[in-house]
Amino acid sequence: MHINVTSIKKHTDEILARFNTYDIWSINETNLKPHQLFSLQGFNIFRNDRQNKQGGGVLLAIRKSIKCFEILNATIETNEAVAVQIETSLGQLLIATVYIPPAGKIQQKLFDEIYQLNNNCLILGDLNAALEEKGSRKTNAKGVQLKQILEEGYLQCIDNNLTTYARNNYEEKIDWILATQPTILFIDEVETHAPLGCKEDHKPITFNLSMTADLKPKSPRLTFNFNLANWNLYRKKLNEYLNKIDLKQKLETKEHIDTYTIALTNCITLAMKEAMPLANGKIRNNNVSEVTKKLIEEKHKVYRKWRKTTNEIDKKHYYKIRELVSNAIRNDRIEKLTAIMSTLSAKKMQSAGVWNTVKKFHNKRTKQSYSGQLIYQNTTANNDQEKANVFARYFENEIFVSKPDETPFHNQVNTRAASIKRKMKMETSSRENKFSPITENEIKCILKQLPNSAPGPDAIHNRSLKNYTKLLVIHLAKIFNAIVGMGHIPQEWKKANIILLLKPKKEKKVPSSYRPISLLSCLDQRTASVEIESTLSRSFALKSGTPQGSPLSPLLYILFTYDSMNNIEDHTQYGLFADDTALWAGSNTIKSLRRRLQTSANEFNRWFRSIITYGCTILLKTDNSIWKRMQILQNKALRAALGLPMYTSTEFIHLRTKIPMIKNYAKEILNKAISRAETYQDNTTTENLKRILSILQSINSTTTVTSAATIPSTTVVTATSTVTSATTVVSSTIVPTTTITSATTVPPTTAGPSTTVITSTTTATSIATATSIGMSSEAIRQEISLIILFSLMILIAQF
DNA sequence: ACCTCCAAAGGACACCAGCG
DNA sequence: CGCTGGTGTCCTTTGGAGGT
Repeated sequence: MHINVTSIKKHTDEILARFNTYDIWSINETNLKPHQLFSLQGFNIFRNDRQNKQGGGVLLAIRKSIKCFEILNATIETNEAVAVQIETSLGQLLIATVYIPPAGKIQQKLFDEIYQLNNNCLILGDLNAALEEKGSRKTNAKGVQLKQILEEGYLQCIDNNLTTYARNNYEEKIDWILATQPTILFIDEVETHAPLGCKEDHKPITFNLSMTADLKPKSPRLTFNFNLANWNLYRKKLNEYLNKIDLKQKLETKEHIDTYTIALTNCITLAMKEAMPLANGKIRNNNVSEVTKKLIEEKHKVYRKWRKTTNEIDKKHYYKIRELVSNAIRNDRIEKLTAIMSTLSAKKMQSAGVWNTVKKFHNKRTKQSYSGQLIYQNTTANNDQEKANVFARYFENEIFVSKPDETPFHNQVNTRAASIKRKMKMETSSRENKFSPITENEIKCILKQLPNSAPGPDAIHNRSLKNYTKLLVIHLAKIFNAIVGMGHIPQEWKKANIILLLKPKKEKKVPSSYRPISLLSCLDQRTASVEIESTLSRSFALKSGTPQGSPLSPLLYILFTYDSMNNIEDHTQYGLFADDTALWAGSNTIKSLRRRLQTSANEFNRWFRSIITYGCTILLKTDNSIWKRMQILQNKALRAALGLPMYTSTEFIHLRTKIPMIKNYAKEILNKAISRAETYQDNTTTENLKRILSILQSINSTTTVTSAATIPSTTVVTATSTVTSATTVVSSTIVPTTTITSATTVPPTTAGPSTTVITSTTTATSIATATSIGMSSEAIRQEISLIILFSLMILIAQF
């Protein structure tokens, strides 16, 4: 199918509804910007967006089941093109989409290049060329160029007189289907349809290419349609299979455990296969209702009738129904949105469903499959299998490696650990089994709590474990106890599949741009395979890294940060959760409270690095309005913390608290960093930092606080004395932004113990992530406004 | 503790230019 | 003639600061 859409975002729903039966879509004038994400359910997208200008852009959408590979993505002068190669029953075929704007000229070399890449090709595109002898009404300049290309002989065009463009009474054939010799004979049923929406413009062209394309291999993981599962049947079948395993069989060797696990896995898999249908991977188009689909069909019918009769009544009928269709699609969209919104408000905001919905709209992480080349260490991988193996090599060599540990106490620790191990071995051999056996109730309890996450290589989904039977639990208890007793984990459980997520804004060609996510069952001497588009790589050993969701990860983090609280005295309490840290203390007098917190914070500060070192690079690039907002926030928070009234001048606050204005603070930090870089003679860093500084200075300072207000002296004096405790702590440890959000002091007027809490909130993490991902300034701006919003919410909550 | 003023921010809308 | 993005205008809301 080929069409010039003029903004694909507006018409996605209609295209999906009308042309879902077609496997390959060539779309011109997508109007997509490079930073915009676009995905179509069930399709791989290959796009070439127009840079630095409006309009334009081409896109090829190819059904996900078809094996395909992008080999050209080029813009020559104004000509935009994307070419993808597919394997067919008649050998390789290159499919290209080309857009030539009305103002541009056809670049012959683009067509030559396509032909050079593969001399069996199919080119679809809005060439804006009219050539009378091939079915157009007239011939224009680009038509002459097209004629020259056709005269060279290698490309031919579909010769019919169907017009592809209509506006008012003007009709012309300006979209073309070009193909090389054998391929063109396989094209039939060429048809044009009513334009999208209500406008008069390009018509969709559909045709049938009578050859079969090679399909991608099926996913190595079995995917079931759990919605249609018959769980009763599953439990019945599971018990039938499990009964075949002898419960009295003793598990005495490692081999026994391995075979027993495989047998159990097989039972579950077989039962699942019988009790639930496999997910068929069919495209569900939920965006358009059945009524609308009927209307769309009607639109087709009426359109054809009008083209045949060309009478006024049919025309009016067609006009009316096309308006109905676009209204219906719009209403469907609104309905869907309101439905989503109503489920959101009905649910608890902490539930996973809410966040899934948010993610859907946020679509920063939508799957972007990439079918181009992958380059690693001078080798280029072209197909999925090669790519998967390249990733395997990359992860094995660079990511999951264990580097020799050369820290001072490493050897001592090692010998100590070894002696403990020896001792334990002796004890276990003498006293049978130290561990109390795992009971069936414990297993039931764990099984019930399993989340519905993706299965590992054994293809056993947690859903099927949650629907356990008593017999299964007995078997599981037996094998778990055997595992604990023998200290051997079945080989099958050590395998992992790694799927890849492309880090935003990174070069797709380089393996390091991808974040590996392992789908695994266990740990300890694991092996893994990389999965790309259903193709598995060779398996390789994982030597480092902790599994997602494993209790080990937080444990290791705790070990890592354990000493951060070592030097903090007893009077200060602290809480550590994942990457969040909080300190708090209580006291009768403000003075001692201040001292206590200050010393604790200083100790922590020694350990902790200032967030600004993570965040400055992005903060400094934001525009003035963000700085202003941050300044306002800082002022506000300081007032809140100090218990000062609204009319206190900001200058005065900063003067008394000795907290610099946020931007000045940033500059100060930056200058420090520059001087440090200079002492280390790191020229590139120095240059970068200086550039940032100049950007910062170019933003004119608007927060001009002029007159210091006269403030009732008594209040201020008491207030400042208390406040400096919170504020000095804050400024020394964490960036003003974060501290502000959370530093609160109970006003001195309140009798009894007052408490000060400092927390490094999520702001720190968000800023840190923002830098590491390297988002665009636009995204950062949004992110920062979100952070600020969040901080404000905290502030409000504290009031 | 409250009022008032000013400026900035932000939303709704119209309009225009550029692209096709 | 449609779509997009930018600009400008009008209006309301909000924030900051001064004043009583």
